[in-house]
Amino acid sequence: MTLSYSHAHQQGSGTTEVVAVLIAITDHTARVLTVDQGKLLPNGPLMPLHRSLQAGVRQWVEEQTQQPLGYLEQLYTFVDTNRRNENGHALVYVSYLGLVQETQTVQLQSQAIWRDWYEYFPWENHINGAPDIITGFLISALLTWAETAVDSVAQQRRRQRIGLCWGISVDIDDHQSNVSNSAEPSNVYINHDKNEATEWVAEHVLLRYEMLYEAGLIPEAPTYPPSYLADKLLDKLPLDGSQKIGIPMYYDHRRVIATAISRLRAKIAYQPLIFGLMPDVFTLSQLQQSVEALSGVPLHKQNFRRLLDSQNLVIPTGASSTAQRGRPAKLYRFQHDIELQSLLMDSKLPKRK
Amino acid sequence: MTLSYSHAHQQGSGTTEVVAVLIAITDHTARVLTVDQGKLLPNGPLMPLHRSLQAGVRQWVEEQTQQPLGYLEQLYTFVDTNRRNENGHALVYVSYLGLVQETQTVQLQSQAIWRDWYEYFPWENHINGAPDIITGFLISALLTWAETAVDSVAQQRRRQRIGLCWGISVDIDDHQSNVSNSAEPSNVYINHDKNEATEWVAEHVLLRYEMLYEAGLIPEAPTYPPSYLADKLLDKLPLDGSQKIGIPMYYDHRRVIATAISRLRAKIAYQPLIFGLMPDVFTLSQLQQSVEALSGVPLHKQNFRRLLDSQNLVIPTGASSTAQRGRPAKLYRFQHDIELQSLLMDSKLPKRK
DNA sequence: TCAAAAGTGTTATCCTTACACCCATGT
DNA sequence: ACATGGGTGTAAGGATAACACTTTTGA
Repeated sequence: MTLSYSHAHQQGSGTTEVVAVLIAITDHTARVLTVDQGKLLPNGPLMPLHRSLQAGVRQWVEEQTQQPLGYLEQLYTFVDTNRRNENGHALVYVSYLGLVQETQTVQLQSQAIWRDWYEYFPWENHINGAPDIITGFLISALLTWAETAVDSVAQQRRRQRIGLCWGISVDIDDHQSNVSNSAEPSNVYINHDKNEATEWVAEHVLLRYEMLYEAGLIPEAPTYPPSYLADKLLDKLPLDGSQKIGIPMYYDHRRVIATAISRLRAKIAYQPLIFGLMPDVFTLSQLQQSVEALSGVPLHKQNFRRLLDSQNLVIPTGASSTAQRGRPAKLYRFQHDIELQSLLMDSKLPKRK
Repeated sequence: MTLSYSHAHQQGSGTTEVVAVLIAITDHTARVLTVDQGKLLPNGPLMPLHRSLQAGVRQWVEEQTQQPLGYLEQLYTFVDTNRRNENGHALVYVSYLGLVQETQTVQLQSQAIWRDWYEYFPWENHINGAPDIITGFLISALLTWAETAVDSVAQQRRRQRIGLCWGISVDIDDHQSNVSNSAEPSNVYINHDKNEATEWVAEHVLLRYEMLYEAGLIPEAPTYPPSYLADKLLDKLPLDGSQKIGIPMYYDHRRVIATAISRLRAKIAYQPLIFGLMPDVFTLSQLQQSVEALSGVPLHKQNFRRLLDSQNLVIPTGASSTAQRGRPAKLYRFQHDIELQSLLMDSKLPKRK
């Protein structure tokens, strides 16, 4: 079913496809909607009946997943020279970011499932501090890659890039020509302190992904089955996120998700997009947990609240939540009049718990 | 020549086109490269030989304008349902923003010319204060448009949007049901003070353009000649910027420029893109004038300089410029090592002269 | 000598960050 | 009573905006 939709365009006709990254937050976890066992994003060809790209995305998502969707924003357009039509034209695919309200996630058909996005990017989850994957594996692998550059200048550049992308304060200058102990983690640590020169920047998801790709650490499957090689690549890897480098996907769909996360993390800092993911009423803690799920870093409770009410983003409903443990929290609703002001919004994210 | 390139794709083959917005600053003026008398942007079909979208842009720009170009960044992808191939597929066009160094602008062939971008958007130039076009014409026209909304709630929403988009502090609440004197400018004034709730935000170029379009104030030509209507629309308007609503273009190319200016104005505030437009050596005043040419607002000299050297963006060459009038200025060069750091750059723009 | 443009130093103000503390409910 | 999570006030630090002022050249 899903597959026949996804690839109908390859038998002739157009060369343009739309791909959707749908995001929802359930159980305090950011999730992305996938089809085909989590190996593909919902997608489909742009057809003559579609009056716009948005219309195309909405139609295919509805058809493949039955999921109603609200906010939709264009991300980026890619070409895939490995997929061409009968005239030799490479496939162009336009990616979209879509937000789904928690209460509107529905029972999905067939192979469509919501997956924790950190299963694809385990190194991006810093909610409980920097994950071991980074200091224990990725950084040393990347430093080894840096050594393979043509000359010492290029090597030093790569080390700088690593430091900036991953917010690490390792004495990378000391590595300069110690080719011997390159795999040694030495004293690597991720820096979450805003005052330091190199700090972990949550929205650099795409930069980090592309560096891993460039370093050959992402074994992506370039073609879709039937392709013996692609199957072999994907099937030998467990699809449960236990893999260090995360779950692989067909084509460049994982890069598309990285693009979406980057955009989303960058935007929530100054636009109230978060409310597109929340239920109608919520507590301030729920709101904070949702923002944390997206940004991947813990936020400062008091400052988070101050920033909220200094901007009239939410209004109290008067009701309170029934407490599971501890004091019941007041319930709030998004101030929809503000939607116009999505312009000058400035819901800056405070730092560190 | 140019025309045959631009529209070769309409006689069959692909349905994807690339469009370039090339920017350069000459004579302290931001300019955009156009073809066909300023009525089109350089463009061309994506072809099987192109290995990427970027490659396609570079090839067509070189072919149509002979202009070498440096920095190139994808902007947005549009569909034009008015232009379809023989299979009925709508044309998809991917737009790119390109930056050209002042010293690298070359003699252009045939119909390619560099045009002051404010000829297309006269309301965006606030270097010498808010232009009369806005207070004298646009705002009253927009307020009249607001009156045409279906109910009073929708009318009020439109007035709010106008206020936010254009940074005006008019007593728009007072207009509530005074349909009689809607064309009266009353006490409209543009707010450039950062402390006020509604202020002129330079990077909202696209929002303002789309509002004018929605209000029917942009008489765009949807089709390319041979089309009697399109010719009539464009030819009766002078192409010298004396027109209140600026120079019109074929298709949606003016919207593409608006997208480019929005992106550029937003980015120079925190990324050192400006150096992609400067000659190799320059004075700090030249640099400031260039940033002002892009952002369209005057900047505070002292703070501009402090922000620069607090960030090691430029290094003095030791030489000085030969003064035309007044004291000679020191010459600087861009610190290229920083290019890596385009990540965490924070070359914030200070305000008002 | 004056105008014009370059360049410097210092202060007031706001915003962010961080710390310390109190409140309400279930067990 | 106490653990748990909800909620508030206030002080320290840093960055921005604004002001006043000095320097160097050409006419």
